[in-house]
Amino acid sequence: MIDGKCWRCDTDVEKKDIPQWFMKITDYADELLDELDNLDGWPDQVRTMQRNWIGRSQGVEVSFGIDGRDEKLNVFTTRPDTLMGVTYVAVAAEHPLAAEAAKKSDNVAAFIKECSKTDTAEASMETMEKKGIDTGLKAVHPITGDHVPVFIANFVLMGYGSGAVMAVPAHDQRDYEFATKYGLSINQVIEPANNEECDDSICNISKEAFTLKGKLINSGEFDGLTSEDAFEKIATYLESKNAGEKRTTYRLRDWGVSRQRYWGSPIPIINCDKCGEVAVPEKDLPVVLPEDIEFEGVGSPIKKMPEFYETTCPACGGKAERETDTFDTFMESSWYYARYASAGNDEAMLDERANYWLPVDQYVGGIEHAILHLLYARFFNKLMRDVGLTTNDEPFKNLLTQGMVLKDGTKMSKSKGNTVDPQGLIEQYGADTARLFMLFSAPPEQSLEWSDAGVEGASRFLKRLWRLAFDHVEAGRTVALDKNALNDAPKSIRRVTHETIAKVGDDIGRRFTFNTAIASVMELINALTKFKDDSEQGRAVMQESLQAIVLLLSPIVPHITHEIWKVLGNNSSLLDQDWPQVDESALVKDSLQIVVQVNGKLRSRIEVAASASKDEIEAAAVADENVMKFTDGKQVIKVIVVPGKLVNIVVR
RNA sequence: GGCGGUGUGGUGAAAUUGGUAUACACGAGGGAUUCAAAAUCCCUUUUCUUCGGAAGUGGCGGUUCGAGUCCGCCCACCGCUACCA
Repeated sequence: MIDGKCWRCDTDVEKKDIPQWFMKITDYADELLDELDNLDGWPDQVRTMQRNWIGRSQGVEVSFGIDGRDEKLNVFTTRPDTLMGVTYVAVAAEHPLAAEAAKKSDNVAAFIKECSKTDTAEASMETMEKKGIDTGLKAVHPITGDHVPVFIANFVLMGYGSGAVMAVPAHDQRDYEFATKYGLSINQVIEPANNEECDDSICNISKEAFTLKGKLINSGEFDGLTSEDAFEKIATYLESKNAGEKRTTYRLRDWGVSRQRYWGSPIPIINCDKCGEVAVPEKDLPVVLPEDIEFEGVGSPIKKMPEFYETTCPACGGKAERETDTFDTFMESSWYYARYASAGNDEAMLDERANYWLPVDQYVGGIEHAILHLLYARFFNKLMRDVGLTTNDEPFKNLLTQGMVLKDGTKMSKSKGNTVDPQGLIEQYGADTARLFMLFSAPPEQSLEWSDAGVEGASRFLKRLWRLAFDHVEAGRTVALDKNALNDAPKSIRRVTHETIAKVGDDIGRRFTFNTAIASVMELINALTKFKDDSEQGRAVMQESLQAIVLLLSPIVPHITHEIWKVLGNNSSLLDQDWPQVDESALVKDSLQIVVQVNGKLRSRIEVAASASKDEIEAAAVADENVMKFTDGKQVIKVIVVPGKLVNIVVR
C-alpha cells in the first residue's frame, strides 16, 4: 500500500468486514502465558516478548448508562480508581453506537468514512492526529449519574476490550490531549500519595496528565483511598450495583487463519444455506487444492471454479458450497515438527511415534519467529494434546534463536532482493571453507552484517591443517602413545589437546558458539605448528592431536576431515567415530601461573606449584620483586587469594 | 510511544560464575624466501609514554579488595510492534 492506495492498481484502500475463520487462541492465553515460566530452555528475551504479546491485564469492565435508553455502554479500564474523573466516553469508529449516530448526522458519517481509510498498521499511526466527533449521545456515570458526552475517536480500537473507553483527561495523557483539543473538562481525582512530593514537576494538571498512582480526591466516599485500595473498593461497589465487574483482558487476539489466496491448504468446511457451516467429514479429508487452474492476476482462481466449490452438504445432502479461503501458512508450520515423527502415515495426522519423539529437544529458528510462529506452534501443540493426539504440554524443550543476516543494514530477504548466494564462495574456495568462514564470523544468536572479508583466513587455516597432517604422515607410521614416557613439551601439547577437546565439546554441545570452538582449534594448530619433536613419542602425541582435531572439526568441515581421517591411517569411516574423550590425566598441571595485583592493578605473575596452599601462594606473591616495588613503605591492609587465579594485595 | 537487543582495537569478534581486557581471525606495516611474483613462514599492530609506567570496553555516577560483566541515570544505533484504555 502506498499513500492509502493499492501499490498495484492505484485504487483506494479501505477497511472492510469479511467473514473469516479464526482459531480461538485466546482460550489458551492463560496457559500460554503461565507456562512460559517453566520454559527454562528458552531465551529470556523470547519469553519476555511472548509475555508482552499476550499482554494480560487486570481491570474492571464498567457499565455506563445511555441517556434516554435502556441499553448500556461497557468500557474496560485498568484504572477504576480514576472513575470519578471521567468527563467523556469515546467509542471506536466501528462501534454500533457510531454507526447509529452516522445515520442522524452527515458529519459523523463522513468522519467514520475517513477513519475507515486510515491505515492502522502503518508507522504513520504514531504521528497521526487524534481526532474525534461528538455523537450527541450522553453516557450516564454509573456512580454519580452525571451525564458526559459520547465521542467517536480514531484512536479507539474496536478489537480490544469492548471498543469503547472511559476518558479521564486528568490522569491519561492521550485523553488529556483529546480533551484539550475539543474543550472537554479535566477533573483531577488523584493526587500524589505523599503531599510533600506534590510540586509542579510531578503533578501539574494544567500542563499535562498525572498518570501515576496515588491517593483519591474529589471522589466522594472514596476520598483518601490509595489507588490500589480504590481499585478493589470501586470494583466491589460497581458489582453490588450491577454496573460492572472485574475482568481480565488480553492484548492477544484470536488467530485469523483465512486467506483469500490460492496457495494454501483449503479450509475443510462446507457452507450450506440450511445447515450453516459444516465440517468436511473425515472420510473426505484432506480437501486437495486443484492444480488445473488458471491465474488471472487478481483473486484466487478457486473462487471462480464451480467444479471445486460446488458440492453437497454432508449433513442434509442438499446443494452447498465449499469454502474457498485457504489456511494461513502458519497453520502447517505449527505442527510439522510432530508430523515428521509420523512420516508415511496416510491415515492420520499423527500416531504414537510422535509421542516417542516429542517434545523437540533442540529447536533452532530465526529470532524473527520469536512471537508469531513460536506462539502458534505452542498453541497448536496444546490443541493436539487436548484432542488426544499428543501428551506433552510444550513442543520445544530448548530453543536457540538465530540472529538475522543483514545486508546493507537490513534483513536479507528474497523480496528485498538483497540476498547473497553462497555459490560464488563455494566455487572459489569450496563448501568447507564457506561453512567454516560463516560459523567463525559470529555466534549464532547474533545478527550479522554480511561481508566476505576474512574468508581467506578460513581457507588458509584449512590449508595449514592439510599440510600439517601430510607432513606428519610423510614421516611414516607412528607407534602407540605411552602417556607416562613424555617429557615437558609433548606433555604440554597433550594438555592443550585435551583442553581443546573439552572446550570444543562444551562450545558446540552446550553453548552453540561455533566461533569460539573454531578459535580454540586454531590455537591448538598454532601450537602444533611450533611443536617440533621427531621422537617416536613426540610423533605419537602429534598423531593423537591430529586425530582429535579431525573429529572436533568434522561437523563443521566434513569433506576435508573425511579425507584427512583416511590419510592419518584410519581404515574406519569418520562418520562412525565417537566424539573424542577428554583424558583427565592429561589436564593435570604441575605448576600454575598466578596473577598478582596491588590495589587491583596487575603487577606481576608468579609460578606456583599446583599443590601450593593459600598461605604459600600469598607468601610467594608478597615476596615477589616486582610486587615489592609497589608495596614498599606501605601498609598491607589485606590480601585476597583466589586459588588458581590471582592474588590481590591491598595497601595504603 | 511500548517492548526487546546492541555498544569492546582500523575490522569480524573473545573474555562462560565479579578475578590477567582485546583470545582467534581479517586488514595494515616490516622482514625472510624468490631472478621476479604467487604461495608460504617470521615479527609488529589499543592509545599515550620521560620506557618506570599511565589511561582504556558509548557517557556520568555507585557497589566492591577487584566491574566489559552487578546497580542507577543518560546517549547512540538496530529489531519487533503500533495509540492496549
